[in-house]
Amino acid sequence: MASEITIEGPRRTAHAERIPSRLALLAAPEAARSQGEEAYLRIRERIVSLEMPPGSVVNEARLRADLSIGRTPIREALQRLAHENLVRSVPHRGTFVTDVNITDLARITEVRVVLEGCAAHLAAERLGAADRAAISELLDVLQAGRVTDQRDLMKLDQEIHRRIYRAARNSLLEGTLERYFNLSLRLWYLVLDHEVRLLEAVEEHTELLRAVLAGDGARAERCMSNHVSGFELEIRKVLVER
Amino acid sequence: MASEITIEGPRRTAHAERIPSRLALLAAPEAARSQGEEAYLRIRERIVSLEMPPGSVVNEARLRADLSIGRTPIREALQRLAHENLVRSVPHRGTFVTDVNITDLARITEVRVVLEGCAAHLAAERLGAADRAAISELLDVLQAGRVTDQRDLMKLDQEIHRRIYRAARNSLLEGTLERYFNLSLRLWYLVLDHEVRLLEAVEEHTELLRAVLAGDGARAERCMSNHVSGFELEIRKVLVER
DNA sequence: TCCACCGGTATATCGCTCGCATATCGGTTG
DNA sequence: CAACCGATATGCGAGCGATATACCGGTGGA
Repeated sequence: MASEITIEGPRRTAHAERIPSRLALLAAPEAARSQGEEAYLRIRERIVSLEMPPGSVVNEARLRADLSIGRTPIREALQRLAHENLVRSVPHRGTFVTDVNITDLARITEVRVVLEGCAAHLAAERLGAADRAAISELLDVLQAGRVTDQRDLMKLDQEIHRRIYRAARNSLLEGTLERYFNLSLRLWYLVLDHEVRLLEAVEEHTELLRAVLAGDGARAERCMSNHVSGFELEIRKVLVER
Repeated sequence: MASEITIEGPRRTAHAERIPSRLALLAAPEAARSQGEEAYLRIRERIVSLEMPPGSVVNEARLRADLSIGRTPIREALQRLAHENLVRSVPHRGTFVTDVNITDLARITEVRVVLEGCAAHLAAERLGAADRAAISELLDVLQAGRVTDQRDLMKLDQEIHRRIYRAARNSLLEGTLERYFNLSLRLWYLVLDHEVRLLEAVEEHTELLRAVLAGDGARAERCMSNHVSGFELEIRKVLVER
């Protein structure tokens, strides 16, 4: 019945090699991004870094001028951001950067606690040579104790988390976590310059990476869950006292 | 510094009442969907139900004719589906319905096992009156034993899962699970008419719903995780023997 | 006289349609 | 066998009509 539609996918003869193209795409430096992708990444960066503060209106015309990008890619990016809960679009009213509050923080954390834990568990069990090397390197940086600035620590935290996502070897999980991570990252920016738990975070990271390198899935999972929970507590502390 | 951008959000005077509008939006029957939403839902339905089989090309012009919808909404829908891993778009080559294989099944299940479990746990702990009533009703239907057809069971399974997502009262989690559920649902369609585990599923559902109604989060979580794992095993069994 | 309500107009934004430029593939030809 | 060329599908941009909100002047009542 629907057989007529059953046309072949891209290059059936090399069907087993379709995935590498995706990896190549991911590995592509930064050049071959479409304007839509470009707009998405740049606007996301602005929102996460609070350059576009929560609750503010998103002026499409202004973005178009700022980024020198046409209307279609901008709209495309905004729709994507809406699906990721970074903006909210009200028909014929405007598009707004989503607000942040304690409730959202809790909702985000609820999911991250289990999902990041899951990723850490998988990463520990599936750790490949390349990921092992990268994580060892990150561990060295941590133990060197050079990272004291909060912004640097944030960068490092990003690298650690994203590395673990990849090491878990589950692209769906990776994508999902990436989305939640950006939501969390914005919260971190929000409480930046509030002198919160630097040492604890470093220690948690160290223990986490060691567990992953040791292949101890259960311990890695616990570490990660604790790390995320602790993160929430710190953010919450700053958030409520304001 | 960025204060210039800090324009007010929509109707700051009624800032506390922004959420209800979202609920109203969700509660809106089916009428006020934009064409983009319409296209998304209809194409998704076609893909999940295998009317557009895995690996087939997605002909934009044909969809436009079939659905009597313009090009922009179709593109919009396809981009959204691409982000949800139901189609894959290759620049200047075409758009294809994503293939399914054992690996994907495993990746999907990995996430669902923890996430669905998490949702069940939260649902059990946060069960409100309305959700309690709805779930009791679902339990009655299950225990009546009238549902024997596999397609009916599938419908019922959908209702149960979606109800639990909502009962968990975490919109982010709900959205994420909805995406994964559609991926799983397509796999179920794939092995339909293969006479697989009807009774077990019903029993699992019954136990799950009882746990949720009893407010036993831990048990609900275990039930759900087992349910999802069992689901994978059954699908896998059929998938490998072909 | 002043205030509250109300209807009409103005504006801004959005969703959608349409057309052009571009890049890739497959077949054909020298 | 290599290179060219048409076919195809996408990326992007501009414009049109629709719609919801905001503004404003008028009117009725206290």
